[in-house]
Amino acid sequence: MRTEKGAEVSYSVGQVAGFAGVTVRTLHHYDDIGLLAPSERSHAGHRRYSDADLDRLQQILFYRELGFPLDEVAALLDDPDTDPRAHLRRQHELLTARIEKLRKMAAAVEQAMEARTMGINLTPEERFEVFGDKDPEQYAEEAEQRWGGTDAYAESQRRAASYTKDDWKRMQAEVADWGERYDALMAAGEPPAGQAAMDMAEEHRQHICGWFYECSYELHQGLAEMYVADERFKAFYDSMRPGLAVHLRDAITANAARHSG
Amino acid sequence: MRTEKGAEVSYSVGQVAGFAGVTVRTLHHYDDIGLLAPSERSHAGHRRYSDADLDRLQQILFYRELGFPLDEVAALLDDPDTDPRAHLRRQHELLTARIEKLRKMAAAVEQAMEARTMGINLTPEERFEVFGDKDPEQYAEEAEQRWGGTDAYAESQRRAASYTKDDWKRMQAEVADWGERYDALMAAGEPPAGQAAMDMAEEHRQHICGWFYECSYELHQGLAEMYVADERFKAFYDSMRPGLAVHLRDAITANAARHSG
DNA sequence: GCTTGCACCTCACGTCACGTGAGGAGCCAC
DNA sequence: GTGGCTCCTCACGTGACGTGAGGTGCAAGC
Repeated sequence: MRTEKGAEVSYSVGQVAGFAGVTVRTLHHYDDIGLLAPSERSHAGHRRYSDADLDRLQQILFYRELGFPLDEVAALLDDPDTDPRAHLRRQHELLTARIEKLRKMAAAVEQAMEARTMGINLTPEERFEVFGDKDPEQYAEEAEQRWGGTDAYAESQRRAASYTKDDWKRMQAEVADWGERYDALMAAGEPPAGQAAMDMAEEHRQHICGWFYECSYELHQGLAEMYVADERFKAFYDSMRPGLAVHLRDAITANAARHSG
Repeated sequence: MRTEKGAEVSYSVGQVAGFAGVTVRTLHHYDDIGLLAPSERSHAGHRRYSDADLDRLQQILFYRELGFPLDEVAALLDDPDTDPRAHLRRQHELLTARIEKLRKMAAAVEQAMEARTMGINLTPEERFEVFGDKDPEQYAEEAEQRWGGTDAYAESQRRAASYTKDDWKRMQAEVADWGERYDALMAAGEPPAGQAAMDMAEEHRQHICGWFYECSYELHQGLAEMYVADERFKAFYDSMRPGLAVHLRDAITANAARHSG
């Protein structure tokens, strides 16, 4: 019968801090507040973390990353009615929820860029939609009440943002040039799924890649939908030529399809 | 010539706090430290936030969400060499990076669950891989140096975690039952892409859904790859019957394909 | 005309999760 | 035996606000 000596492994603060990506001070702190007390101390009073302690630390770090205050983390982990699997389950749910929130924030950044490009000024509610934990029902009503006559108010928000820079002009010129060529394309009766229209859609995508963020075909399609769904974006494109927004949406869809196929 | 009266809209602290999802105190604080000084004050000394102020606030909140300290946020936003588009661009990059990190954390949670199910104890480095900002090169070397003889050490870590609960037993029984039936299936010479094997793969997925987290077909495939790539997971399945891990992986792939098609 | 209520104001201290030394102990290597 | 490393325990500092305390401006109701 061999003794399982390796089973009694334990780690010093420095070691734990090392691979857990936290400072020694943090571990001291967790010890102080009773959140993570090492299950043993060495002869010299040094903290020794067991494998189970590491397990708990991992749970702590997950909850911390998810924004829980430490006392709540302690309450959660010390709840005898909750087994470890339940924690992992909950953490998984919270993580996916948080990912979803960040994806929405990324979308908000994309929208903000598009708005800037087209000189559209978003309303405050739109700007911060992704932040505050507003319930959307009292939303419109509140806006009406607070500033009475949302129409006039909203209209005033539509004015161009005035970020006049050097290359900003160049970009605007590019957009205008592209718009003229798209206008001509439609005048020539080119269909959205045709070669010429798809090339213009691709150029549109490249324009975003170059000036803004990395724009995948998938993301590009999302934007295309917004161009027809949101009145203001639609108005921007239709001002180049009536019906351009819808035509462009279809061209973008076709262009995406040809590149994914 | 109409006067654009609507253009001079401005908002009180309460309004701004309302749709930005922050407290009034936070806005006071940002004013105190000079991060966001409202561009105007009312006759009574009340803060009045202009549209441009809201713009800046949005930037602040994005950077804050991304973990920047406020003084750095101020430095970034007050840098005259950086135009607004550059900020949005950077924010978009940081957001996608952060999403990626959270996706990895979710994967770590999944791995932790699988490990628990199979009685595998992960090594500390694996546990915290997703946290610390370790560079992976000095990784193995360091582990060797620190505990000398990683083999014996790692072996000691392989023992079963002892979370013996009530329904834990039931779950283990389910796994064992499933294992026996899969063994029989292979003994009967069923191919991975066959109906029977795919049904077992689907049952495997349902098992995860039931006991753990919502497991999509896509996610299930990711797990399947891990089962053959990681020696310990592979060993777990192959202990039911040699070659089972690979067979299962193929069955899971086939099952995913039939549901996505 | 007066008070009540609401949203705003300015101090100013409290809190949470650590950061950052200060001063000292154990231990291995040269 | 003397650096040098990691560990220890106070204990005060800090960043990003929270939380009253006490006072002002103003529209509505009595």
